[in-house]
Amino acid sequence: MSVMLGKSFFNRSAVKVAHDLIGCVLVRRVRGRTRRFLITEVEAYEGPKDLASHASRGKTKRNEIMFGPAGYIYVYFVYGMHWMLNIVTGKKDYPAAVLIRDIEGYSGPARLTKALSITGELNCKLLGKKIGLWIESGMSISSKNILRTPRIGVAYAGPVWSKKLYRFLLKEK
DNA sequence: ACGATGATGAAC
DNA sequence: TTCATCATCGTA
Repeated sequence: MSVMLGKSFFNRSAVKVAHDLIGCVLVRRVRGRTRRFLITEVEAYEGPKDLASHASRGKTKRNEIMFGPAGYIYVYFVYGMHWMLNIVTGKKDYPAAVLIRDIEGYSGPARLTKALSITGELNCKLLGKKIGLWIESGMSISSKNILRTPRIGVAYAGPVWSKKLYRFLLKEK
């Protein structure tokens, strides 16, 4: 029984949402075709103090959606070629989001967005059927089958924030 | 190990 | 207006 996840799910700390997203299903509908993917890896970007987060230096044009209400999409462009998919979490004015890093069958946040035709057009949109991108509950995963590690590619965030165990991934069998 | 490739934000 | 940097990936 899958249920579309709504605001109540995402309106919590990014760390909790990230943990709970493991095992959920990312759904993409384009040109009349619906595909479903198991979410296997995510990262939390938690609050204004998180030096790894785009929001750590205050609100800008790019990151302002992170300060918005939960359930909105933050898509941004990096390295001159890659799109990254994030879901905004927590209450309005508290900047936080979860980066979807991997889904079953793919590897890496940029390959994921490429495979699902996710680009900047979806930035600042609300998750849902209207835009053809939403998330459904999946199998419940026990915490002991979820691995926690530091986040990837955030060495610039300093000794404290680069080491936070904000990356969650489904343990291999 | 490194280059691709362009937006972003901070400095000047 | 310039410049270093970047929540990455493919090739070597």
